[in-house]
Amino acid sequence: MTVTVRFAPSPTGFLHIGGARTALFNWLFARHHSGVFRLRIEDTDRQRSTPEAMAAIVDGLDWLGLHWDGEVVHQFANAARHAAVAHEMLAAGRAYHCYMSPTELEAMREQAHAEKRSVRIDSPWRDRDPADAPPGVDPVIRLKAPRDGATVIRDLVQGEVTVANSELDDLILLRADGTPTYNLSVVVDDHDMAITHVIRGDDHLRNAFRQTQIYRAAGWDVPEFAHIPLIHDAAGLKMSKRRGTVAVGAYRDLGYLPEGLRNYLLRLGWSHGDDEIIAIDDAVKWFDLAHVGRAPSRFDAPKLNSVNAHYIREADDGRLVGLLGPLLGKTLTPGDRLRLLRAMPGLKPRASTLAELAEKARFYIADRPIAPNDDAKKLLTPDARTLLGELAGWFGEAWDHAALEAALRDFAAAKGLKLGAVAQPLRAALTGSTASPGIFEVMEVLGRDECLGRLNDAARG
RNA sequence: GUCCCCUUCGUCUAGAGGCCCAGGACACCGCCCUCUCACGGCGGCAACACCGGUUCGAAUCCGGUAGGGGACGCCA
Repeated sequence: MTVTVRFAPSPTGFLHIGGARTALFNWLFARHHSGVFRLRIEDTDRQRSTPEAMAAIVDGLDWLGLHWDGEVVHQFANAARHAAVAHEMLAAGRAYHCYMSPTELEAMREQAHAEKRSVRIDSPWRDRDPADAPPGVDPVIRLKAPRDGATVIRDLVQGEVTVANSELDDLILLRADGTPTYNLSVVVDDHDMAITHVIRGDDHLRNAFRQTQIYRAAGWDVPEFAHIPLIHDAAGLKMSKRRGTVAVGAYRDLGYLPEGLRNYLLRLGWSHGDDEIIAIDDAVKWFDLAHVGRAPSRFDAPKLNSVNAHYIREADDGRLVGLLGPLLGKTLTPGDRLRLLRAMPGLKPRASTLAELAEKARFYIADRPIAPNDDAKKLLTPDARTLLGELAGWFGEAWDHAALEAALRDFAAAKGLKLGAVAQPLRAALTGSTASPGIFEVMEVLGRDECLGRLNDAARG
């Protein structure tokens, strides 16, 4: 049987970082087994589902390079089919109409709480004659779940998990308005889509038990389950948009590379020995559920930065320049692009995000006179400015690294100064900062005219 | 509260009874390289939650305790 998995987000927000990892694991699992990875949008909540959220999910997956197979399934479109399954169960005596009122339900929940038991709805309609039905009440359809024994799940990540059936109540399959509930829809769609492995966050573990009961009532095979632990935030709680950044789109905007985020997410909860930097092809080759940990892991921004920094260093210079455009807030001229391209090898190892890369690149394409930062201003003392004025006249026509270094060393020697004592003011004048790529490289990229111009600007103060 | 799950350096993790007085990565701290800042190299700090048991031998198996998390909707 072809391994078939799915990613099934509800389009009620943006693509969540946890959802992205779930999608990644599903995608890797499918690719590893030469299987099928499908996307299903769980849009049965008509109130909360929005086209914007739907687009954000598609964009996020696309950006991460997690492409799905076949058409996107919109769950709501299958509502009639879901309802039909519920009615079949009703006809087969595996489900029943329940006429309980909201007040009755509330009372039952409160009672359970007061008796310190888990909340379990015991509907009197399970075995009652439907002829007793109160007039004018639209009933829901409940599953006639087993009362005795236990339901066992052999989870590919969590191991064997058992829950007593007395803890599981008769869940609602069809609402009073005739629409299917989540658990029913998921089971029917997973069955119809021939899903073989359900890989999802372990906040769904409990649903797996209820879904297992639905599968059995429908007479269908139960797929394999793999519940992966959630990603926690710095506070040790399930990541939420109330605390911290969770939208994948936000990480893109912050300047993370898709391969950086992907690699980081992969290592969060899964491992392959001591490997840290894992190319996507190797990830596909190596991925397995056996090495997914069972404990939740904490999202650590510094580590993400470090992984991302690695991928920035590896990235193609031209691609990086293209990515920088929007972050620089300036329309790049062909000259700007060329300069940035030449500067990129020296810039790359100094940034862990594209935003940082843009900050460090800015001086290269700044218009004269450039604005020095506070530290640079401190270096540009009257003495230093005089020195820089002299230096401007010292350089010859040759403008390559070797010639520039020779000239500067000669100049320093002539002045009885150490190289650093000249290089730092020079750096301040040329870059407006006290930290930059190597000064000769900066000069080469900037070119003779621009350098001399900036030097004279600084000399004048 | 009830049910379920989890517990190795600050964080991510390796580890499937002897290879582990526990290895790697990030972060942090030194040193080297050096025109600054990075990159890189070298070194350092730092963990098997606790208590019992099984075993010749336990981070690895079992039990308990403590702590943490998740789920408890006619939401998904």
